[in-house]
Amino acid sequence: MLDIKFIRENVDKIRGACETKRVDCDLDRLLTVDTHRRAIQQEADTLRNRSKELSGQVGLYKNPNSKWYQQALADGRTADELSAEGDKIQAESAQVKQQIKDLEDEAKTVADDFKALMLTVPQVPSEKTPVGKDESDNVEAQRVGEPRTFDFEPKDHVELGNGLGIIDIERGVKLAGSRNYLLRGAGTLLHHAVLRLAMDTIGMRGYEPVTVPVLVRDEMMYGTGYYPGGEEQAYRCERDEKSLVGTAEVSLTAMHSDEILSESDLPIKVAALSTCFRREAGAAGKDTYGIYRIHSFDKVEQVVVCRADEAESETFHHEILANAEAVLQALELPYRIVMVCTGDMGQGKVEMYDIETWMPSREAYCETHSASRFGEFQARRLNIRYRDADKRIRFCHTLNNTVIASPRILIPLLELNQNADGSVTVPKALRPYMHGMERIEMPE
RNA sequence: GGAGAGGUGGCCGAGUGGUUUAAGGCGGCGGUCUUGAAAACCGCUGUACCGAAAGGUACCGGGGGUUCGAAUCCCUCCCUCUCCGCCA
Repeated sequence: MLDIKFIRENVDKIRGACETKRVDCDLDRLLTVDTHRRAIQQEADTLRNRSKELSGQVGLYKNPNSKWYQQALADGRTADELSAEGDKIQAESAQVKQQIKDLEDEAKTVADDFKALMLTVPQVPSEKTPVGKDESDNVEAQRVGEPRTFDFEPKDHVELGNGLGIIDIERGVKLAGSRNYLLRGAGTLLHHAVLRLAMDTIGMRGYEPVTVPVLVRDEMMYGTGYYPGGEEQAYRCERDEKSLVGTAEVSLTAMHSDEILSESDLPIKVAALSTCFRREAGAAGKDTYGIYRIHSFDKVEQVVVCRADEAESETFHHEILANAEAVLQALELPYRIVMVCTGDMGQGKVEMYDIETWMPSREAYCETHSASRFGEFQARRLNIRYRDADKRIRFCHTLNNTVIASPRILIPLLELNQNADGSVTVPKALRPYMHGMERIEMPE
């Protein structure tokens, strides 16, 4: 959500953002509704003011205990007179009350309209962000490491996982339907090893480890920007009006909603390991092979809440990107960083980098991480504020990035470290988390 | 899941329908006094929206209702606590 004042004063910028982000937002209607909304408020405020005056007067005439009433009696007025005058004022007040009621009904409709429209206004992308229509217009910024070339016919992660008895998709599907899987034995060890390495790395870099709820109130989904629009992508518990999060970003960012932080609390740096749930509606037929796109997975996510300072949040954007890179480098995986273009970045984001890791079976760099900065967009929706040095209350800036998501990351990990005999060498950084295991071998 | 008690400003806490302003305390800020500090005393001290401003309006957990008038009465939801039941 943006500041309505900012929207009023920067209509062209917002219009541009709607266009380049390909966001459907009826800006003209919003501005009309806004004008109407303010006019109604002024009128209603005036009427309420009048109503307060009148009912206060009634109070004088109708309350025998008031000093004013006693004085009136002492001045020679009778109780009947006072009562009659009170009735007259009361009648006028009742009229005003009806006017207020009518106006309030209208105000409510207009306010609902206004809110719904406000939720659709996109954040303005940074100047650096490439303009483009979709993924294909993202711009590569950097490459690290070399994709491996094989001197034998390499297997993909499904063949490897089956052969080693560590990935069992068939039984996963039996249990839970398509896009589900089991990890077994060394597969589970590897999965946990990667997540623990990520938690340890982010913890050593000054991020507080947090354990969060994964089933949250719908308002947190609205607050982080997943709703409205993303309802189809989430599992929702109708009865409880709660949703399963698709990422711990939701809980980590919303944990400070409705708070006024002091500037000395900032920046807040947190990280959580959580299961993530995604319906993947509309992705039918896409990435159906293997464990690339699945309904639930585990992810370590990092979130920063900082002061409302563009330069500061840019600095943290680079920091959270570097944190993720440190993990990939420890895992010795080749990756590249792409700057996500306007059409692919999402409504709320100012700037977004994806990290794509090389996956031999897909013969491509594929998304494994996503680092976004939102400016005030999420903080406004969630009402996360702080008091600055001048004691002014301001909205914070928020950012987030993946640290590691598994089992997706197991795809490059298994495929790049495979040997001709179908075994997989465990990267050195993971061995301490796997009882020192150096290789995952074929079962006897 | 059942029964009961609650939710008031940054914190504590009074307030069961009306002299139109949520008492009082703590904390915080400013001042007087002081070489400085403490104490004492005085003043200020919530958020949001509308407005050029003056000013106005809303908010006592959320939403709805009764009334000329609601922190106060009614309905409903959320949350906290106590007891019981169930339980990893």
